[in-house]
Amino acid sequence: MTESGKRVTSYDVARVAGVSQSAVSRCFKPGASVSKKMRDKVMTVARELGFQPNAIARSLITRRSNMVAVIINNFTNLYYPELLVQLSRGFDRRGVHVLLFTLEQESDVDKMLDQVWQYQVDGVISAARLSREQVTFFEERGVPLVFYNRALQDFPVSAICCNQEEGERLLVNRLHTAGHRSFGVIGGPTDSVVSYQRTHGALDRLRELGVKNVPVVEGDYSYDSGRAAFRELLQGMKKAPDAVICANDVMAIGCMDAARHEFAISVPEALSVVGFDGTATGAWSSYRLTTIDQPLEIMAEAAVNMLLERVENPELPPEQRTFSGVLLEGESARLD
Amino acid sequence: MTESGKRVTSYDVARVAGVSQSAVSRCFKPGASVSKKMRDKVMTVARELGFQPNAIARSLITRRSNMVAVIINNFTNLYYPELLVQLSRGFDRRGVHVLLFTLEQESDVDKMLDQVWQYQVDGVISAARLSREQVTFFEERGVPLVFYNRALQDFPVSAICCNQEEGERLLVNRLHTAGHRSFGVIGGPTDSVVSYQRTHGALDRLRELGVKNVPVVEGDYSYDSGRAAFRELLQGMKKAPDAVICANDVMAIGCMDAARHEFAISVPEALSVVGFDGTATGAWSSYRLTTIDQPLEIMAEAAVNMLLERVENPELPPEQRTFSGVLLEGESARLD
DNA sequence: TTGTAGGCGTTATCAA
DNA sequence: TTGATAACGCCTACAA
Repeated sequence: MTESGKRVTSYDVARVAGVSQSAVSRCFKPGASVSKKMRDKVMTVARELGFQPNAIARSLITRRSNMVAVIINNFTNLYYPELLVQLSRGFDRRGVHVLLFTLEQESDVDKMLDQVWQYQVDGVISAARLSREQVTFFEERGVPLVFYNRALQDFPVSAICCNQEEGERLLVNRLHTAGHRSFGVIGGPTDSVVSYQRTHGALDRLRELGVKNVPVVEGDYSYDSGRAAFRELLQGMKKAPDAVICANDVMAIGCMDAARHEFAISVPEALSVVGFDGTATGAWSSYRLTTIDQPLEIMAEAAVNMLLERVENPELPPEQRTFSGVLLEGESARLD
Repeated sequence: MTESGKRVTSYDVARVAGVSQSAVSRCFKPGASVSKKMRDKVMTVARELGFQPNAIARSLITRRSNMVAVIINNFTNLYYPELLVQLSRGFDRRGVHVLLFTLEQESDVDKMLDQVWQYQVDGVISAARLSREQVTFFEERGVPLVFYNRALQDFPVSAICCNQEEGERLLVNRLHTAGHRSFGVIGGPTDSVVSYQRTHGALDRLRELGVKNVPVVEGDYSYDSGRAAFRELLQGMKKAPDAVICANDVMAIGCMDAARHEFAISVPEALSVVGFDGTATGAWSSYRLTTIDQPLEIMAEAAVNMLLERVENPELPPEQRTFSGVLLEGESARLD
């Protein structure tokens, strides 16, 4: 039995099995040239002693940590927990481990990146915004980086994205066809690129359709901000709009709740609300959101693959894969 | 500038700065004895070259990875994303990194634990069930383990728990005082200890109060299972109960939605529903759940501390800290 | 197929 | 305060 506290090394196994340390090492390397006899002997002893190769030591020599960092900053947006699970499982299946970095504030990014470098992760998936300068550090250090639903203007980076503009246009078209003529928009934080794309996707299409004077109110992707934004929206308008377009599902839910319970406006009869993401909560029958469903599993899988490809082959050029969202016709909007 | 691909080591810094490698090492160790002149010289060069100490190499010699594993299996229960964020931030603040392990199936546990050993984490927080045998491995290897809301019967382990029984008794008392007399219970999976404690906490108190024949239906903590369980509950009863007690918030939400939208039963007028957890979604105004609020931040903080204390001092005996939940009187139950 | 020996990038020990 | 030198536990030529 293992003496508690002291860890079993390949030397211990080698000694007990009466072989060399490198023999032990080889037995744990898939596809190494070892005789069956040797393998059996070593594995038996290893099991007895409870030996597990030390991944830290292995990383040091192979220069591969088999760890990737996942950076996420906005957990109040329920889309991100769902994403994290998908990413985590995708990596797990490939024997890669996830170091999680959750940001409290954007300003913490640099400190966090220092940690990322130190831990020698093989790659990074970021669902948080990084500056051009920060991205440059990744290149300098040769650490592959894949953005999730963000990108940098005029700067090539790898990214998995949902086509935000297109999705919003689908929504606007559908609402317009159904006869909605006055609109309000609840966006995310002004520094959010996703919010910019969604908001302007909607506004552009509205303008094309001849809809003018669309008020835009800023939220922060959270439920409470959706509620507050709806209040603000109403204050700024003579009468409630036909439809409110929200930059994500959670704010749409907040908006619906505010309309229904604070202002006794019935949704969808008197007001239509649409979101974006296709989160599980949006499908709950109190909401049944009309929204754009991002193909989460597919996008997460693509992100995992895109990153690991670049870990294998660092020379691969930056690539963007953009997926179309699917219009989910729920019951939060009047559609006929 | 750094040559891309090649990483900068302390030797590189030492060479350029014209000092020994160990001097460089010392400059990065807080509280080491280094002259100001030396430190300035080294740090300047380090910054120029973009040197960051390799945490992997450091871990190898110090036998401290500064990483902890967090194990979570049930992400459809929205309590867990919230917990993960709190844990992650707590560890981050202390300079400890989180390796995330999400389980798809209970059967994956052993494979996952192998990975945990290999990565030499300093400790583990588990919000998933582990067998007695698995827990024993932690002891043998001297890896501190702290359970979150689970424990093992007749086997000492460290754990942070919410007092499930007490919480349920608070709920039952409150409902009974308000005049409810017939009940239904929606539990979690039968192998879930938390579910057992919550369910039996409620049932015990009901029995004490003279309430008999309380039907119990099994769910899996998810929204859909809450809905399905409510259906099943109704089928098995002559008439709807006064109140349904659900083992967590998400199932309570599913139960409410099913009652309201499938059966046109108004909640709370005709039916009371209570949950457990105090998740953010439960507070949404479509639900305003009456529930037990687990003091999440406090419990997460306690878990972080309890684990790191044991990392510092492995001799500390197992300890359980149990926190009382707070009755949140929402509007999903008639309370007068 | 197996063993020997060197090195991965740190920290720790001990002289100087 | 500084600099050699030996670990840490593993992988990998290379030699046997």
